[in-house]
Amino acid sequence: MGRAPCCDKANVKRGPWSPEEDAALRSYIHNHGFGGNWIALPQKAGKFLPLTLFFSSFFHDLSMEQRLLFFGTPPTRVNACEHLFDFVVSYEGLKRCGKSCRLRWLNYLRPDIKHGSFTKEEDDMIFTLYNKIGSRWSVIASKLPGRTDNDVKNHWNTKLKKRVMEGKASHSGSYHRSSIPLLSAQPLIPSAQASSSTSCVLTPAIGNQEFQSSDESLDASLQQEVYRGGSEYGFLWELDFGSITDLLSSSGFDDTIPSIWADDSGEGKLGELPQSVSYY
DNA sequence: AATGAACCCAACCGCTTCTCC
DNA sequence: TGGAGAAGCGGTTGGGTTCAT
Repeated sequence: MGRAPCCDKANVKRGPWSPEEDAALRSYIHNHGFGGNWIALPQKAGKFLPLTLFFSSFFHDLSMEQRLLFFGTPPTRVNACEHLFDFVVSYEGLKRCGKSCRLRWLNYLRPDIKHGSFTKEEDDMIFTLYNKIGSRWSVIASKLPGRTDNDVKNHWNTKLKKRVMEGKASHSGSYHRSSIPLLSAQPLIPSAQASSSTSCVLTPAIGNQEFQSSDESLDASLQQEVYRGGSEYGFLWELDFGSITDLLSSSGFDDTIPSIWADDSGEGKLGELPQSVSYY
């Protein structure tokens, strides 16, 4: 009997990662770390889709049929702000295998990754280490700050191996350094996001959606998402897990947050909420 | 400009190693 | 101590891009 697969292959997306998936993974790890368990991460690193804030009376007046039509899926409703407004959220996990998330983070999204051409010094180091220990890419990569084993392996297979074959590789300087300047390692996460919490105040207005942030740390991309959305009835936008967690925190929902993301049912449902919060 | 070949690299696969109970 | 599950690792592949004709 073979070993059990690490994930349900029929229900995970494969192939290149989209910017949205990258953002979801990056944001989750930035806010929570990977939690020591990559397998469980995709479910937690999803996003609330959509998040709508509108006047409670509007939702109240809709039939269930109209609600389904409006929201697409049976909505989870969280009443907030003295019953004046409602959040309607549905949670969707990241549809990726945990292993794939790990690889994407380690090989591409990690803020300390160095993107760009290899320097002559790095090439020399690879040659030297390869001669000593062979294709132990993770060991070689550990000696090259910002480089991953995959990077080193690809670089060897596509460039350096060829030089060896052609007899051009040496430590004597016969190799001409690329004219392309080495890109410096820039953090992928804006420094403004580095603050541990983000709070915001939402100011709804009929027919003229306004957004007001009480905290400058709300990053530009999030604000862009807010403005990109919008609906005739209120607000409609997408937030990643970290943002919605912060948003709910700022609205006095601290107690609800652990119940939201600690739900291990694997179905992306919200967990039990305290009695002070009404929901459907 | 079109097309096929070569190149590059992100992502996957599956085996090995590690960790925890 | 052994088994199960998760992480680590290296080999391989597939598809997009660049180059040569």
